Amino acid sequence: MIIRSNTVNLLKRLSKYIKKLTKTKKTTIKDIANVLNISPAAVSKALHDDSRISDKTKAAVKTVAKKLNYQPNHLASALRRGKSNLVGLIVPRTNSNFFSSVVQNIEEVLNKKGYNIIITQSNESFTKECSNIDTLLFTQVDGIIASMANETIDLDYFEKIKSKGIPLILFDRGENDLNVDYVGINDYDSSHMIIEHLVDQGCKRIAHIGGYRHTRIFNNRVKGYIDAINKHNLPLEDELLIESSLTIEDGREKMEQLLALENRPDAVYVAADYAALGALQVLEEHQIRVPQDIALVGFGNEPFTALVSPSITTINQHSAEIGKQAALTFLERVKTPGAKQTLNKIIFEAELIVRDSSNKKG
Amino acid sequence: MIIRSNTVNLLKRLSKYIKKLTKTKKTTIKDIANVLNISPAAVSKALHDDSRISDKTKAAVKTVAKKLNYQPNHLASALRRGKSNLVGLIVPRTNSNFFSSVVQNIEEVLNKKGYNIIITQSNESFTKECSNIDTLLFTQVDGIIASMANETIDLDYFEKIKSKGIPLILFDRGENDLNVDYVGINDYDSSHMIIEHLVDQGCKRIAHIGGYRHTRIFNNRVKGYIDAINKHNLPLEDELLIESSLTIEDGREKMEQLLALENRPDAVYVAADYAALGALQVLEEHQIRVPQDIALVGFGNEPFTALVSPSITTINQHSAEIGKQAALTFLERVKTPGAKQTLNKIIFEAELIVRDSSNKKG
DNA sequence: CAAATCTGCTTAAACGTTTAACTAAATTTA
DNA sequence: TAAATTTAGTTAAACGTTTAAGCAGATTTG
Repeated sequence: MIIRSNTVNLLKRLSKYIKKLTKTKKTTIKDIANVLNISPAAVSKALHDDSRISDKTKAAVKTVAKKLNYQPNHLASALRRGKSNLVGLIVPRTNSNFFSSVVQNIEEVLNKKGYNIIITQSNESFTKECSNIDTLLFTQVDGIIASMANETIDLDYFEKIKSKGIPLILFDRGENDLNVDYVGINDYDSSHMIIEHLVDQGCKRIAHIGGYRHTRIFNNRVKGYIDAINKHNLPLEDELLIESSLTIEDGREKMEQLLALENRPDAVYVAADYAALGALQVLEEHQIRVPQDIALVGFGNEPFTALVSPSITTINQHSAEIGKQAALTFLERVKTPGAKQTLNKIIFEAELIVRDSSNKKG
Repeated sequence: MIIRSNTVNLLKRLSKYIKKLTKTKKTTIKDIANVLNISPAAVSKALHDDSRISDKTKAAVKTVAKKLNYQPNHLASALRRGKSNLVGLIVPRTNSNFFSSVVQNIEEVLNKKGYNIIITQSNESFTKECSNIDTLLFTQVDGIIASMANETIDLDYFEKIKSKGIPLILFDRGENDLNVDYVGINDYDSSHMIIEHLVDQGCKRIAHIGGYRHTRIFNNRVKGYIDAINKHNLPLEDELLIESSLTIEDGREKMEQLLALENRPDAVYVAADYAALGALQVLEEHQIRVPQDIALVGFGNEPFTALVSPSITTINQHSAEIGKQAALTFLERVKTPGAKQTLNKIIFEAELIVRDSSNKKG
């Protein structure tokens, strides 16, 4: 009968509390403690499956927690433990397939480990990037995973992250100078693969519309282009190597520039798909056959590259793997909080996807 | 000389603290208070420009704060004030131009008011959407702005947000049944505009590849289609009205289906741009002239619609305005926390962008 | 069978801010 | 010039958790 009367008592206390709670706000650990006549500390431990709490108490705590619709206060726990379980993300933009896929995979991996992510966009602007960093630090994130804006040259703001002692992981657009983890693809080799392929298709005069060389990945693509051109004893001329911002409009403009040359190229390798699309439009407008007259290769495997006609040959950047690896690298870093960050590169080999825009052999 | 010696003292205390801080972690309000020999409360008030703190003290606090590189602990302040200054976003995906633009504009408006946003993606999955809601509630967001997944029919999880008493604002994909704020465009009218335009181009047999009708916006587009067709005394036939998931593949499939008809349509209105692109591919493959043989209209004004050839006529959804308005609506709601949420629709008129795929008059 | 160990809790402090309530001194008002 | 008000702070509690330290009582060990 003792058990029976205990149960009755519990029910009474419970209903009393439920009434009270409808008037007030949220259930806290204290409420559960009061219902069960134990200390809040015991409740906290029970909820975390601490070994020093009996199974009976654990079970009781959990059922009461459910009954009272208890939701842990994330802020309080984060404050006490000194970590927020939030990871900040900074990407140039989210409406590119590459970045959104990276983000999705980072999210997937981190969610499983109890982390949530805050996504911010820099829109390729240095100023916005800086304010994003401030925002994330202010929000007490446990780490930051970032891909730099095109504009970014000054790295003081990223140093700020490092100096706070929270992990910083860079992907795609990164800087060795920062001495932090980096995840990306081999841009240098990718250029080689592209040139190799174009040579294989019989192209003899290959132009490159590249990105700004102060951004390492674009510089690496340019270096790969130069070395591969030299390797094959093809003409390496200033007029064939163009630096640009790689927007669609820029792709159009630079393509017009190439078409205006006395000695036109028979292939153009554009360092980003959107710019390649702009270039393709211009080629069509000039009724130049692609790939017969001029072959075209892009970079990034944006979905539309498979959809336009002719479909565009491009490089698959393994966004999913990059995202996963960036997340895993972060998880590795938070394991040993005090540790000094060191340069640690993880490089995936890219994959060339040959499509109609460069496939002369059909 | 008193001032002089005070300054000297301050400097001493400051340097002492700076030394200490290099060893320990972050500057807190207490550190600043110690340096200046005032109470932490005074520091807090000074930093918030409380009128009961002298200008002199305010200035002193602010300079010391800067010197010590003070960053307010967002968690502590959020815990104390009972709000996190975080707003949760749930979108089906971020790699569509519409959603990323909405997100960007929400961010812009809210950042100015001191809010940060947490973006989550549902990937059109109901399960993921539910877990996103849990995540956001767990993170103690001050409000949620969401666009529903295609799959979502059961609204219990959204009711959960409401029952927590935090503002919920829906945009684009919403449900009247929830009785919350909604921001979107007039889908019904948009269909009318499209049919009007096609009729104007001389089309007489217009098909519609629509979305799932349980999603209100797609249902509204279908209803608009039906009413407009009737209004113009055009044939309204089952075989011309197709329900689909509106992916590219689905667009291809349904277009094939339409082409297999004995009595083919002379125009197709597809309720999403990606599906319209799939349809366009199929038309090209069948060497059907667009718009001469069959005119095509999409929905959403994705960037590629202007870039493919023929460029695709589509509907501009005013993503920027929708984002801004959603954010402003949230800000309005948090002003009066206890207030019951009510149905409050803000509807923008959409804009038809006529391009080559439907322009027979050239 | 006394000492050591284990079990299952409790106590109390801490995380860094904010804020209601108080106070002492300075200033204004009647 | 005494009373009232203003100024510029201080004090202490609170937000909801977590956790180190402590402590009875039960069990094991030598």
